[in-house]
Formats: sequence, C-alpha cells, structure tokens
Amino acid sequence: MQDVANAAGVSLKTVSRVVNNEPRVDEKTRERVHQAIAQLGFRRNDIARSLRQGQASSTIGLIIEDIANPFYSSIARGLEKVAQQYNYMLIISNSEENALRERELVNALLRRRVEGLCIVPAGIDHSYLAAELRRGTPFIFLDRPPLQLQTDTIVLDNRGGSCQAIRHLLSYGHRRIAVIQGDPRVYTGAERIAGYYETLAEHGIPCDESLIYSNCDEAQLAQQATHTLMSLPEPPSAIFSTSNRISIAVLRALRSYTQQPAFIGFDDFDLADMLPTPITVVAHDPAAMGTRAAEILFARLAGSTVPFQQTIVPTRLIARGSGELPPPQA
Amino acid sequence: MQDVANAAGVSLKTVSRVVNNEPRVDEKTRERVHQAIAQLGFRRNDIARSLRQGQASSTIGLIIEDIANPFYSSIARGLEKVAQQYNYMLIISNSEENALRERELVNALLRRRVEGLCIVPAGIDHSYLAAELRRGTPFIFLDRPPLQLQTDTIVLDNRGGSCQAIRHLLSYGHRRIAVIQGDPRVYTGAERIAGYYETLAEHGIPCDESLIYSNCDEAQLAQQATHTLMSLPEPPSAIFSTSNRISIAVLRALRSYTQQPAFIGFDDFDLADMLPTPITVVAHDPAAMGTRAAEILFARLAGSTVPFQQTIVPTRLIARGSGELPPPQA
DNA sequence: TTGTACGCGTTATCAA
DNA sequence: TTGATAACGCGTACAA
Repeated sequence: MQDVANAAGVSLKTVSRVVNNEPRVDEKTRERVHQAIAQLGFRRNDIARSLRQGQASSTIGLIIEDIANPFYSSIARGLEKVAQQYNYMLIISNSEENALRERELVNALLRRRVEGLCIVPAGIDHSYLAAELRRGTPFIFLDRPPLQLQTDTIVLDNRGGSCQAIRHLLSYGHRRIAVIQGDPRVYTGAERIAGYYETLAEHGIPCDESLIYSNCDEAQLAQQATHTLMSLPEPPSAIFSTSNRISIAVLRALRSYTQQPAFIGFDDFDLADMLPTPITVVAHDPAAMGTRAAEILFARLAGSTVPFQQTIVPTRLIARGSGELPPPQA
Repeated sequence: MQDVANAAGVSLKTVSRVVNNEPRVDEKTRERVHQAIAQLGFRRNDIARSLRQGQASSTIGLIIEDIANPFYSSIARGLEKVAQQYNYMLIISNSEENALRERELVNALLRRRVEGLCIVPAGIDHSYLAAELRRGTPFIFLDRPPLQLQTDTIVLDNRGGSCQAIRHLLSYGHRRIAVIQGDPRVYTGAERIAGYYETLAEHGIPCDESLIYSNCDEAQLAQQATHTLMSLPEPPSAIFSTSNRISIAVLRALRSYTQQPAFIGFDDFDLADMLPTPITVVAHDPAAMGTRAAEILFARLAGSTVPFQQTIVPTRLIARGSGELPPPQA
C-alpha cells in the first residue's frame, strides 16, 4: 500500500480511502491512485484488515467427517450458499470421525479466528468449547448433539423416521425384521435403533436380538451380516438398514438371493428409484440442515441472544417398492 | 497475549516463546506461562501471526462449481487430504458455473492471502491472473485448462475416453450411435464430442447430425432428447452420454422402452453396477485429480520452478452390460 | 480534501 | 534466559 502511495504521490491514508471507496476523495486523486493500483497489481490484504478491525475475519468453519460423503457435501452446499450471501468464506475440514483430529481442527480454526463453527461431532466431550462459547463464538452442532455442552443443535428426526419405517414393515405383515446398523453408541445410531425397539414394543412384538447386526459401517461387514442373516434357518422377512452406505452394501449382497426380503433404508440415495426393485427409504433434506445451521449462525453473529435451540429436521418415508414386499406365505 | 504476560509476570516475548515451543525458556517460567494461558483461555491469533511472518497464511483455496456434485466433492477430498498433511486449511467456494462469480471469488481468496489456488474454471479468459502468477502465487487448473494463461493443469483424458467408448460400441456392430451431451463449448464437452467424431471418421462411418443432442445438462432436457431419439423412424441402436448427470436422466427416460439401446456414459456413478442392466461407463479417479493438484501446488509452494505441467488423468472403460448390448437384428 | 500518529496481536532483532 | 522495541499492512481518530 505504501508503494501505491509513493507511486501516486499521495499518502497511505488516501490510498486506503480509495481502496475502500470512501467518499471525500478528489476524482483526479482517485484516478491516479487507481492507476497506481493497477500498475503495481496491488490487492488489499484482508488479513491485516481484519486484524485491525477486531474480529471480522468474515470466515466460518465447518468440520465434518468426509466431504466425499453426499450427506455431508449437501450440508456444506447449503451452508456455503448462505455464507456467500453474507460475503463469508467457508473453511471445510474433514475429521475422519476422529475425536482427536476434531479437536485439533477446532483449535486450528479458532486460531484463525473463524467467527463461528459448524460441527458434526466425532468427539464425546465438548466441554472444552465452553469457554470459547461464553466468549461469544457461536457453535452449531449438526446431525449429533454436543456432549457436556449446551449450544444450538440441528438433528434429524432419527427416532421418528425409524419408527415410521418399522411401522410400515409391520403393517405389511412382517414380524421378523432384521437391523443392520453402524455403531449404536453414535447418537444417530442410538436413536434409530431405539425407534426400532420402541415400535416393536408398542406392537407387543418380542425382539429377537440375533436379527440385529451392529458396527457394519464398512461395506464388507454389512455384506457379511446380510449373508449371515439370509442363511439363518428362519431368515428375516424384512431388513432395515440405518444408513445409506450400509443400504448399498446390503442391497449388493441381497442380489444373490432369489427370495428377496422387504427392505427399508435410512437416508435416501441417488438411483434408489431405478434399482430392479425400487428402494423404500426414510428420506430427509441434508441441504436444509446446512441452510438452517447457517441461519442460526448468522443470527448469532448479528447478536441474537435467544436461548439455544434444538432444531429437529423431519424425515419422510418414500415408498418405492422394496418396503412393500410382503413376507413369504407362512 | 499481553494479558497472559501480565498474569505470568513475564514479558510479551517470553509468552510468544512458550506458545511457539521455542527452546531456551526456563522450565519454571514456561510452567507459569502455561498456567496463565489456561486460566485466561488464551489462543494464539494466527491472523496476526501470518501478518507478521509475511505470507504464511497456511491456507489454500479451491473454486469449483458445486460441492454437492460427487465429482467435485471427491476432488475436494483428495485435495484436503494432502493439505492436512501440510497443516494447511482449505477454503472451498462454489462458482455455480458463473464466470463473474468465479472472478470475484478468486479476488476474495487472494485478498485473504491464500497461498495457492485450485480452480475448476467457468470463465473464458484467465489472463487477469497473469500478474498474480508472476508474483509467485501458484494456480492449478482442474478438469479444464485455463484460457489466455499458462499454468499447471490437470485434465482427464476426455478424448481418449470418448474414443474408447465409441470404438467399443462399434465393435459390437453399432452404426447409429446417438450422443446426448452438455454444452459443447465447454472444454470437456468439446473434447468428448471430438472423440466421437474422430472415431467415426477413423472407421469411415458417416456422421448423422440428427443423432446429436447438445445442451442437455438439465435432467429434463436430457430426458426429452432421449424420447425424441427413441421416437425416430430409425432410432439409434446405441446412446453415448457425456456426463454422469446426463447419464442418469437418460437412463430414467429409457425405462419406458422395451427395446433398449446399448448405452455408455462418461463418468462412473454409484450403483451403476446395480441397475437392471448394469451400466458400462468411462471411469476415472476424481480424488486422484485432487491429490495430484495438491502435490503440484505444494511443490510450487516449496519453491519448485519446473515448467508448467499438463497432467492427463487416464480413463478406463468398465464394461458392465449396457455397452455390450448388440444392435437389433437388421 | 488530505495527512499524521497510533494501535490491532504477533514475531524478529538485538541488547541486557 | 529474558526483555524492549520495531515492524507486518491496514483502519481509526483527529488534525491540517
């Protein structure tokens, strides 16, 4: 900037005025400064600017597990869309479902003075954020609530969606409903399996624990679980999968069987309607989670002090065929 | 930091030394400073740090069209993976295929002093980057080469992949091969359709322009094109689609026909192998494009001055069934 | 309309 | 081993 000032034969401050389009600058001076800027390829340093101005880094952070997962990339898209409207930039980091890395990323982002942070938490204790939260940095938790901390949270109606799926299967006469799930200690998993138990109990149906397979996040494990289930002396007449990745693995495994069980998966996925038997799913809107998070975040940045909110994003069952297959004749 | 210094009864510089783990600090002093830091919830301001240190913002930028598109989110993932290894943060922005917005985003990112920038360009003239490039900021162009600018570029073997697909169809006896494509003025589109023409010419097969539908990026237009093609007095015996989004729309439209044409699509997609007729595709590795871009970028940041490179990422044909359907008996 | 002096939070330099 | 001071590039307050 000093260089520009010299080149234009004016003071530093005048350059600053021109760069920021402040009024009260002579047209000729402005012109001269613009020329010097163009000639030198000068570009305002927003880092220095935000340092001077306090905390206006105009940047927010997002920590997710894996941007390559469509669920998270949709969230990111929704968030960035709103951020662009506010002229904010978005820094995205992948925690890889690692609590330690998550914490490192949070710290790295806070050191960079992001003004707010959206987190899909992998960790199990977020009390370390309490001090920062009190200082005024907004944290929005997505998909899973924080532990040991109170703040804004946006989650799916996991339990409700799960209940709806199981009720749907029951209404078609299924009584032996298997579940292939991920880690039941993770919030979403816990809620979804709870919906399963709850609905069975509601209908007075005893629960056969041998039909429940956990920790099947890896495709291979989900496929194995499917094969094991289908090889039982009395195989399940329906299968409920608790996530899109698991659904796809299960469906891949199911191809080799002639007697197809009914199937419902949590999370919608591309081409679910195009498979030989179109797949019934519990669908929801991930991008809406992102935009909702952004709305709360920017409201907080604008000074909103309403109590922390828990937003529950609705799910809906999309019946496409696989969930409406009847049980085999008894 | 001054507060910490006061609380610990030491000078500013000593706190700085402790924060940055510099040697030559007395253990007791270090301990006292750490306590003060913990008590005050102090966190180093990396913005001020990078201001002082020159240009080490440890941040890189990525401009793509839409992070919700799996092609781009895979690129982002590959890039971020490498960035994490270098302790760099990644700012992702969506240009929405808008040249003006792209330019604004580039400027906004440069003002924030990203150290390098990866761009999937939407614009048609990148000469405005020349000055910045000469100053030493590395730009890596992804998927499409820059126009009016020389810099590192990573593109797919678009033409080769296209040729391979058409040759494959020809080898199965197809002579009337339709193409449903996006905007043929976009680099990737131009290359892919060129591969089509080239291969037909190679085999001395006259090209029927009425079998080529362009600007079908919108699902609805692609479906319409498909229906029009299938309703021709002499419909094509094979269809080639130039992108995953178009492929999915075309396949959706094709469901209503009993006589299925052969089909090959550029870009692989999830569940392509699970459809009633598994889909033959020209596949490639988007994540590899991201990691490759990151490698070049960090090499440049480390001072590499080798000439600009054009990396061509290979494609490969995955025959799954749809591309091996024979033409109807003449 | 324009310029001077100072401060933002950090690190580098050099002296103690 | 520690500290005082300047400097990074910019904006604010106030003076000219």
